[in-house]
Amino acid sequence: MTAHSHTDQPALTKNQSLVYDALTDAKAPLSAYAILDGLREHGIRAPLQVYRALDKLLELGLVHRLESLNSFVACSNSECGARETMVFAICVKCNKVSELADDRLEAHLGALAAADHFTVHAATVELRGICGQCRSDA
Amino acid sequence: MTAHSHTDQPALTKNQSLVYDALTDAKAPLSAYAILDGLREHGIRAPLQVYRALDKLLELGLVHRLESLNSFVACSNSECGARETMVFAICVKCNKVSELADDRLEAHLGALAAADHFTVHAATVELRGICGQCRSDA
DNA sequence: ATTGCATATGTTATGGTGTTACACAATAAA
DNA sequence: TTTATTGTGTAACACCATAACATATGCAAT
Repeated sequence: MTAHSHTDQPALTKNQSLVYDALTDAKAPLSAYAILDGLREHGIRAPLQVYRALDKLLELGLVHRLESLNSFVACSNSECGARETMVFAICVKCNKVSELADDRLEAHLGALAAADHFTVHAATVELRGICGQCRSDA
Repeated sequence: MTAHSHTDQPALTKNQSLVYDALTDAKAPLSAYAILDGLREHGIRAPLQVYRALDKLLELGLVHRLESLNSFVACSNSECGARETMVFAICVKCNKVSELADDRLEAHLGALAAADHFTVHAATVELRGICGQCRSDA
């Protein structure tokens, strides 16, 4: 496993910037097609333009994919670059996502897997529940 | 959160049994459409027949969905019914999946979320890596 | 400057995943 | 036996993602 870092980024291309800005402006995860719809007036016309930009942004660690939603979020945790495994807490009420870091979780998962003779390369950890704000409102 | 139990099951209907048997016979996760293709000669003709059976089997806890693969597996861990959070270790080489249980993981994730004032209802934990058998073979 | 290469872009078409809407059948309960 | 619930069948559709091919752009190394 190799921790990436998104310090010292290469400049983003036009399409990459459009997609990245769409995600950073959004208050919740966006699907590729939602991004597409939001960028039509900026000249983005086809899914592939979005998916290619997303591929690059994922590779740079600027964006994460939420498997359980088939959607994408801009990275919001400065510690992300230093860790392998991030946890995404997805509020089922307001759809906001918190990106949580924990030093021990990766070790915990690694040990659990090792007991089954399994070597972990990557982990997907997505929590569904209620965020603090929505709990207060209720 | 409510732990389910799949002891004392209601009898499965024909379509539910067909889908469940397809998954228990498979050595790796199957997509809904792969199940569909495998059951055409048994009279299953449309995606919805598969998805409806899967919905019921998921509700009964007999089957799990792997979000990162858009696929489904038969439950293979007897402790599953007693726990909220299972871990799926997916071998990228042979595609086999181990379903792992760990008492402390749920608490660990709950505490991590609670520090962010988030209340967990459900968790998706999927590991990608190499299983013991494939590691030995290499 | 020109060649060569890697990367990014644009477009069309296609394939994989999942649901909506509607009609009908089987089962179980009152 | 009426009613309610659950399961089934079919068609059409919507959403997610990639393949194939052509073109363009940036950046070396000569």
